[in-house]
Amino acid sequence: MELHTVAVLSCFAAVYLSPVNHTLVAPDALASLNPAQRAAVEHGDGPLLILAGAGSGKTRVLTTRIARLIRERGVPAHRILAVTFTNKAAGEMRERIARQLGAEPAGIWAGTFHGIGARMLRAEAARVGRTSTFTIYDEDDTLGLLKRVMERVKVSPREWTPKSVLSTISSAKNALVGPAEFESLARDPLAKAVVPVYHALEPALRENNAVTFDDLLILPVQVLEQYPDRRAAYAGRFQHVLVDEYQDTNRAQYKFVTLIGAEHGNVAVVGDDDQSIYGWRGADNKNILDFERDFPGAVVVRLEENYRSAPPVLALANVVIALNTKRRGKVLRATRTGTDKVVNLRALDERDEADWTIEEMRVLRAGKASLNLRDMAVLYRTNAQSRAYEEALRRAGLPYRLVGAVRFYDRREIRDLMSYLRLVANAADDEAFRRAAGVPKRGLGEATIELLAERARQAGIPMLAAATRDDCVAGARPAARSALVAFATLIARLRAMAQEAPVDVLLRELIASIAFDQSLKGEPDAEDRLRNVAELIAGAAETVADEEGEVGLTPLDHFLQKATLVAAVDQMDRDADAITLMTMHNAKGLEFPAVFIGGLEDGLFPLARAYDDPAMLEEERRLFYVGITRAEDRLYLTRAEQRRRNGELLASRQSSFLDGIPKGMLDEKVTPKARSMGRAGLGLASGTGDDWALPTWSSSSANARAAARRPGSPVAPRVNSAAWHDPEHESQDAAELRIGERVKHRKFGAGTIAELSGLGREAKVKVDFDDEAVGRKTLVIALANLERGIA
DNA sequence: TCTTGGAATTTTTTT
DNA sequence: AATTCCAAGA
Repeated sequence: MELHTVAVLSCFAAVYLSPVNHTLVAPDALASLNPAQRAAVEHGDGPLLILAGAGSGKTRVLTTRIARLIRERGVPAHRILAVTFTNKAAGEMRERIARQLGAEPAGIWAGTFHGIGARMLRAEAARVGRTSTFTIYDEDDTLGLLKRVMERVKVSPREWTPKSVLSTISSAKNALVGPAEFESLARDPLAKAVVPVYHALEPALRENNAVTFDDLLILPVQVLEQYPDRRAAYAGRFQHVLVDEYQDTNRAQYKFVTLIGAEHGNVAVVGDDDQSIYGWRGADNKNILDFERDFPGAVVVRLEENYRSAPPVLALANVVIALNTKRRGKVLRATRTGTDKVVNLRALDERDEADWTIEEMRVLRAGKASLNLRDMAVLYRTNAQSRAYEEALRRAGLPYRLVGAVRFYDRREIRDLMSYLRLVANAADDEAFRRAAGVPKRGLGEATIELLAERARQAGIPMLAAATRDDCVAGARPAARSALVAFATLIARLRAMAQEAPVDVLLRELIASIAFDQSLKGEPDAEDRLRNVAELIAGAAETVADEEGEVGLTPLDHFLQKATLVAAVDQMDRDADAITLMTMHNAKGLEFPAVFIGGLEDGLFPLARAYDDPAMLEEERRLFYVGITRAEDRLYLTRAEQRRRNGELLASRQSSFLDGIPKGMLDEKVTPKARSMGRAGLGLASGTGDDWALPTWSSSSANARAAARRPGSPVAPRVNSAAWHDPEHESQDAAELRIGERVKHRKFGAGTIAELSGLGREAKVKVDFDDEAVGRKTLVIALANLERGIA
């Protein structure tokens, strides 16, 4: 190996002289790599595709490669762009590079697509009709603005839910389809209704000096496409582009990478098509499948040696993913030892499932495995599943950390304070104005706010500016007018302060000015909320102005832009000794010695709707694969025979994902409760043949009601879900029976149909039987053998 | 203007 | 079950 600089020499010297220290100072990074990894690290210029199986050491390859680019090949750190999937991953990457180099990689751009997009937009704001202090709207903010826009363009939020409208616009944006093009493509009723909303939403965002999450991806692309000089500047600057989790990039992200990377052609992407789990938000694993076509001459390196999981875990992972058809195909090879069989547990209900899980965790902790709590994680498909585990853990007195569910910044009291800060930083943010003006109650009600909003619109100014203009508040009650002036004065005072003051000082002043703790004290969870406020202040104190050369921004600007982009996993404290609870989506990239995957039930995992579309089912299976491969030594799959969901008790059978698994691969277990009171004990159908006495996953009454209300208006504009759109399908299955029709069942007698749901062999019906002892039952139509034409 | 209680609604995953 | 929405009353 060649050593070019003194700094490098001394770095190695430190290692060789003090081998004890090797966790602090990098060992000879290259020597400890396998041949494939080394090829990826040493690859010179030109496109590079690293197909990295789960646990194959891709993060190490990436960081070593970057460190080597800087050290061996003299690439200045500021000419490197590294895209990671979370902010936390970016931070860890920085640290690891620093460890290998012995110095911070100063000037490197490392972050998520959204973070990097935001950073670029701050510099290019004027080109997209914003200023550098623009606000990033999260989903709630965007939804608020969207509702108002819908009202203005007369698209009824009753006919089309704002959520479905927003998700349609979001999909369009992620596919880089603008309002005009969207209009020309709009076919179905939902899309047609969205057209005017999409057209009006864009100027509305501009007026608020705001962008959505999606805009953070598409506006930079717009800038790069429309301004050749800007494109030349960025493409020229970034000599090397590296992208992690490439299989989860969508159209906009793909375009971004291509625009910046094409100049030098030094694009290195890492990914695993088997771990593509974000198709629902526009990610296209074709990006990884087609990389060699997009970047001719690409070198492909495959990392198939797994350093993470024990053989039984890997064997299961390989068997599961082999059932997918749309894949490049690879088999992970185990390098570790270990013989603990994967456990498959049947529990009675979600509570039983959680109790058993926690009991097993205690054994792992106390027994010869002697695991720490931080070594164990519960993964699940839906956030709602966390509840049973939380309750069980609290009962057991074990500490846990819940990742996701309610983000810290989503808590009401935090959002209230943040709305003030946002308004201080960006006076045009009317959404922030509306929220802040109402907290605490200061005599500003809907009437005043709407009057002000209308006048502000006419005058073409933000609501905050209008609040102090006589012609804009004429007609409002005198009390309301003075409240508006007082409010505006407060914001002005805070703005002056924000130019210099640290954010925690600003926050304290704000809280004192509006007597925020006072107004919280009357509430039920006052203590929790006050603690959260204290935490917000502490967090603000820790946020130092961003390192590199971004001029003209106040500490507040930095704080706000960071806060909005904080992901759930970013907030997870890896050092705390606590059991981790999170979704499998959030678990991507993480690993634990012991992993429990809960809710392996048909309809829950995979979700019932995934059966509509083979592509969706394959994505669910990839998610299962991701979950399995998080485990190092021990893996548990658990399920419940009955589960409460939205207040309804639902019956379920084992996930179809377990169907194809060879006997003997799993260690089958049953909880005592499930054994004594399980399906047999309750006299319920055992899985085949008979109908279900309990409702099942795909037929909850909420689904049925929603479907009845908006027939033919599917919730999401899915291109591939033929079953939803195909009228033949519906007439075949659903039109047979009607609500209100009388039917007869051989066991339950006569009754009236109350609800219909599901399609095909999954179609179900709820019947109110005449016999009051029987009551309402949900039946699978295909199995229930109902007699029609009853009086 | 603000509170309150009943009704409606809940899409699964997230930056 | 839990949250959010909405209409009526204080």
